Amino acid sequence: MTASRTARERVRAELTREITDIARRQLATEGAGGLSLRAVAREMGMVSSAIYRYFPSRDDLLTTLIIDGYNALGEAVERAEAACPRADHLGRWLAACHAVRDWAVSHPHEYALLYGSPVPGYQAPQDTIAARVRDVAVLGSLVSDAWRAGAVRPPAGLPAPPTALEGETAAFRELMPGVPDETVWAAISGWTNLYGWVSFEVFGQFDNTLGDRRAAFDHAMRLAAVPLGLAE
Amino acid sequence: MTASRTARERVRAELTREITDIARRQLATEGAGGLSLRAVAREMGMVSSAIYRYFPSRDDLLTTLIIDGYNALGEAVERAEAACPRADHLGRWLAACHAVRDWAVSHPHEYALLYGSPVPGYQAPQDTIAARVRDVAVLGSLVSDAWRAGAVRPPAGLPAPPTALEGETAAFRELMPGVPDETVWAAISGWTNLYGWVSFEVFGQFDNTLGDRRAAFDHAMRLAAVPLGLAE
DNA sequence: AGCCGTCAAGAGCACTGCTCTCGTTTTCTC
DNA sequence: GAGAAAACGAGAGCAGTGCTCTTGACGGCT
Repeated sequence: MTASRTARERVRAELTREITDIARRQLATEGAGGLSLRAVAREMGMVSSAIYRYFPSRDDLLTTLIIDGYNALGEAVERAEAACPRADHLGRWLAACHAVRDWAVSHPHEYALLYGSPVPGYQAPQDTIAARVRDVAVLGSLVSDAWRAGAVRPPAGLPAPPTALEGETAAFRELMPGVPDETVWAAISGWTNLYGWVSFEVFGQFDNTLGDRRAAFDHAMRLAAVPLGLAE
Repeated sequence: MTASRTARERVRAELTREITDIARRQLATEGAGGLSLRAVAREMGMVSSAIYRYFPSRDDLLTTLIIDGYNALGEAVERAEAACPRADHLGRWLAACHAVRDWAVSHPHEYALLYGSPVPGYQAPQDTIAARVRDVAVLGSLVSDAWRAGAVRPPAGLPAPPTALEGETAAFRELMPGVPDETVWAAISGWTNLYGWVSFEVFGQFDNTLGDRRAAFDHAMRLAAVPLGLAE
């Protein structure tokens, strides 16, 4: 029964996939703003209006590219972190960090779509939020594991979170259950440090100033793990 | 002599300024990609081609907006930091951080222009690099002062920079002369942490997760000062 | 066999950055 | 002060964009 019906759906799914593939390639060469439906259609030998049978608007195409990007990044981070010994929490942290950086460096425009300035006029729909937490969820679980294993030993003299921040960690603690506030804040700080570094590198802030970025990043992420107290 | 010659130049300077003002306002409402020369011309009661007498291309207009942005941000940071007692290095660090954040939050689109994903097809000319270091120069001099005052006391157990990074700090040390490598790296880490946090907040990564962002930011920047060893 | 939904095609709208030309006005030079 | 030169605003026009609407053909269903 579905054989005949699938005939149509199969070619539709195939064309949809071809559109996103071409769009992703176009994204890689032209950047987010240079993504043109007409150019995609031209490359497919279609007329531009036909694209709208598959994606009702340019923003919808962008949305699926964004979701795909979050999933690709999240998967890369998950895989890299999963390959580490469970007890080596610092190693897991570094592996996750390097996975983020490696993916971002090799997919700069897609990374810009996820973590750069929001595309003007584009509002990310709710569909994206499920995929967007995959990478940070990895970080959260590794911190949570480290805490449970007693491997979180922050240095002395670390400032304590002020009382004004009481209860502010609720949204983040879901990703690292059982972890006390000061460690949650340290994890957030490490998180922003990681993406701040990667964004600087991808967006060209280190041009002409840093040579061996990989080594510098590695050291920076080891420093970022210090307030977190991730001893090896 | 210049009275007559200035007649034209004065109206030219005035119109140029009016164009950038309108463009900046348009930037604030529409975002970088929505900046339209025709819309600016329309708002000025000019015909679109007349704008090209003042800015040879859209990118040139963007460039002056970027330079103005760097200068505005740099000035805000300079002023905030200069208002602190010279010996209070942690206070100077926090003041500079808050100045960056305050400016970014109140000028989100301009901040996106400076520290977000690069505008597709736009290549920042050399003119911008002079203005772009003003903010980070403040951070550098503050760290340099702290070092000279003996106020840099990093916690024990801080990882030392690997030998692979020997000499990589040259470009940064110009901003903080006399500072040893490990402190330079800690400063870079604080720098990326600062802008990572601000970018996350401005670009909406904290939406629905953080309430009191100012307090959270303050605590994050205190944490970021720990590997740097900025005791008060 | 007939029907209805899906599809590609094409024309068209409003918009963009940018170029070129054409008079006009202002400035500089002799 | 008269004439040359430069600067200027207006307008038309080109190529491109996202998106809408209509038209006609094809395929799967009852």
